[in-house]
Amino acid sequence: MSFDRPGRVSMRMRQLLVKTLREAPAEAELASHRLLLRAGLVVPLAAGLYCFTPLGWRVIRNVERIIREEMNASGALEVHLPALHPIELWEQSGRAALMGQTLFRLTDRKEREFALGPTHEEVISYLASRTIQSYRDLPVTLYQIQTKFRDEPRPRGGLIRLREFTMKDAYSFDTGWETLDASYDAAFAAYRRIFQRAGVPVVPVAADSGAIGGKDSQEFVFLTDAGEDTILLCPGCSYAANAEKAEFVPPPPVPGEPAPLERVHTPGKRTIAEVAAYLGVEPRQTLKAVFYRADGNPVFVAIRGDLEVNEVKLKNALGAREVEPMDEAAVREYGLVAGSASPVGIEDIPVVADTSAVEAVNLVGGANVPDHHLRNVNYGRDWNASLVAEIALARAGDACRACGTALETRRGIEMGHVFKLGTLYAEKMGVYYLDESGERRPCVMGCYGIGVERMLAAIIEANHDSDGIAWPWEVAPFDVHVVVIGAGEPPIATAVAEVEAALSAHGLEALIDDRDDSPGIKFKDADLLGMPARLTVSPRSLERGGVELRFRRGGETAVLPANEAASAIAKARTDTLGAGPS
RNA sequence: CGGGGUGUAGCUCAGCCUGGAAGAGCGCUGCGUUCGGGUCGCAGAGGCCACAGGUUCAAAUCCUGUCACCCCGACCA
Repeated sequence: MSFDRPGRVSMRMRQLLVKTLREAPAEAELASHRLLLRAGLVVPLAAGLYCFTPLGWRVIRNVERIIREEMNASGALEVHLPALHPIELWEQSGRAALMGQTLFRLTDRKEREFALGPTHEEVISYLASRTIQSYRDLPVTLYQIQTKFRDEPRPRGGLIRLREFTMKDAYSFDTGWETLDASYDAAFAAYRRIFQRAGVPVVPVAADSGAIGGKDSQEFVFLTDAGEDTILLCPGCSYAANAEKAEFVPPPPVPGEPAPLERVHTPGKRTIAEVAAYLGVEPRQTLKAVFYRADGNPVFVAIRGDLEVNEVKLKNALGAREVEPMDEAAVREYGLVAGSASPVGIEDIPVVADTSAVEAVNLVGGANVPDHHLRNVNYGRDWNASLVAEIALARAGDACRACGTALETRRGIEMGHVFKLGTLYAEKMGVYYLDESGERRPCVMGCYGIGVERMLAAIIEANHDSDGIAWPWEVAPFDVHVVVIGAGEPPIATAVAEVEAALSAHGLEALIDDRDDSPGIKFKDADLLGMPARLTVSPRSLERGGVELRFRRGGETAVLPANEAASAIAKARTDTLGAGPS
């Protein structure tokens, strides 16, 4: 029936080093992490490093196959770049310092410095600069599936955050922003198909474009409580953004006419909640002071008391590379009165104000004197800021900027990222082309990434039950799990050979459990390992005229002749896949 | 980097408080048994009790330090 999958064969379980565990190691908490270990797909080596077993690697290869097919279908060209990078490339782009300790560094025998690539914008730019010369070469999208190295401060969640991992990274090169939109849209569409085929439900969300600059940036997020990112979703207009990027309207201020400034004694009251309660006002009627360092320089941030600072928005507003909370020693050094600080009278340190603090009237703020606060603090009259910007963190219940509906928050895992880079890298790394008029111009770039191992984790998170994994067809290590009961008896051996031939003829691959174990163990392992279809060959099934067919996701069991069973599996597979690869 | 937790057999864990011969279940090997949802029996193999130092006649156990791993946070192109 389906002969489009050449070279597919069955494998014997006892030769495949499939070692399932009845219990998962105690440290594994996520369902995907536990099942990866229990099913024997991976073996941990060190924090953020995993070995893949033959079974686990087959899934990885399937995910990569889907990615290749869809990237190729979108017109992208596969390349391969070194993982070992001369450090000069990273200094040229300025990211050697930006990446900080995340960058793995090493030195060769001649004392030349290298980095293990955490990503490949620099190297792809190098390749592009040597190959792209004319507008006639554009547009072009290059991609690779390659190992990345990142010295993460905290690897976590099994395959969710690794220190060495595989990424499909793609980079588009265009003559201008208009055609970049087309390249970006093509990558976006390919990503949708990839995640759909792999069985990972994702939502595209607006993301921060970070210090690199650039324009649009979207993440494909798999919504799950196991996620490490916070996503804001609008039930009204389907606006979706991650917490760093999310735009919103904070609760309105309490209206009023400016009243005279008044100093009050607030003994021992330091937090917003304490001060507000003591003075009988709402938190949104207070002014909160937070101290940061931006690229080493002190920054005084003023924001309404009921809101929190979004450090990414603050960083972007300042145009800073790095923003971090000021440590206590520095707070003392600058003479700031933690607990009673306010921008009133602050002169030595630049003040950044959130719009919320500027628009509200008669706020309660610190007096910059211990145990004292000020009533009726008003912007413009009592204090000023060197920069006013929206730097507040969106929270559940805040109003959607677009439609006013209350936003909801969910946790999610970033599965992929598409990003309009612009000309920044092209200029720094020298990726230029000659346009029709012979003028030298920088390429407009986009970049697009998917984490392969993370896909495996997400596939399991999204496709499992209490018995184990339930692989989607396209990524399953095998199509069929053949449970052999009573192996060793000649009629059974004959039947198994018949089943193998029938499956092979239908282009199906099978994992044949030929182990000398009890039926109970085999059925439990079949559920745990999660192949989409299961065939049982036993004396009982032969008596009933064939082999027993059952699908992992439930449904009725049926006893059929081997050939009909194989045919039914092939049909189920095709029906589920629909039109198949695009 | 801050907070919390855990390191004893391949896995899950007991033993530590109160120092005195290293244990159980699962898994693994062999023999037998059983054969449709983690059979049963017998016999085995397997441990530098994370590492280092200290206290003690004696340390898995008490003390100090280090390392590793996990969780929360910070961080995360």
